[in-house]
Amino acid sequence: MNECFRKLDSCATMDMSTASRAVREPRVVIQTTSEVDILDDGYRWRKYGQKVVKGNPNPRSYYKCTHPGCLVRKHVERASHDLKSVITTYEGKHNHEVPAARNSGHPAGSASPGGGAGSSSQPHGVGVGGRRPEVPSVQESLMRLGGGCGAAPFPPHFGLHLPPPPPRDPLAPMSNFPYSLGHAPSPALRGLPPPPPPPPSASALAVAGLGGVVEGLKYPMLAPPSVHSLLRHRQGGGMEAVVVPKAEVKQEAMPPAAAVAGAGRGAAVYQQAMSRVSLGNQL
DNA sequence: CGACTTTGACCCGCGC
DNA sequence: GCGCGGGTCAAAGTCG
Repeated sequence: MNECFRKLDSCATMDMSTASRAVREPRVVIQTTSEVDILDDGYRWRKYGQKVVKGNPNPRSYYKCTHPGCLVRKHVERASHDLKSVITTYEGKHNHEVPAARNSGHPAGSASPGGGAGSSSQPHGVGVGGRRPEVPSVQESLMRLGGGCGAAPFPPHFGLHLPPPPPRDPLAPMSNFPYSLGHAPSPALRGLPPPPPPPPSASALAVAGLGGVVEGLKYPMLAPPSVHSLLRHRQGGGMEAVVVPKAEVKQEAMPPAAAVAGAGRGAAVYQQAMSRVSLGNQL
């Protein structure tokens, strides 16, 4: 069932503008084709809610990173028109390393030698800690990313074959998230090593540049109907405005390239998106 | 025993 | 001002 766990697309988005509810962290929407809702992105998540949203008979699940101090959240829902499409929305950035494999079925670090923050060095990152044997291990996908998918367009810091990991800190891989763009980092981040200081006008640049970033990376924006709704309700929040221009929203055809050769899965996708956001931040 | 899922209720923001 | 919908919290239950 996991064999079809191929990434359809992923879009990095950031919502640093004062959206409706509150000033949220950057957002990353990732869509994957999978029979399981949960993407093993290497982190541990705890489900804190589930709700059926309008326009989609499939319930949306809400998860929080269980790491103390980490405020990252993610929403997982299936596309109403395609039960195999799983839309995962990440909010925020992990301020910690990928938790050590809880039941490590693999040598820690094998897949992410230090740089694999999101390289999921953990089998069941999705808060299913072993309760969900059917959950596909992203690690596998990573393996494929590094090996079988040599053409995978993932940045080096995906933990695949990281060249020389930046001499930062264990959080380096994730610190590329524009957390400190418009607002101060979450309290949880305060005790952490300061991430590379963004340019003075990073926030503005990030927003303006994201769209370009995405295009630059040749990653077609995801825009299936389900995502539309997802983005739609965030109008003004920045997501749609930034990532999926209304005019583009109708595009739902996923160019084969979007599948990234089955590369995309949890961590990989997540990291990819993150990296993209990061790039946007730097542009 | 600890960690996590499930479920219902409550709260908040937005649109009409 | 009211209603709708989305998001979050908290308590209870389950599983390893």
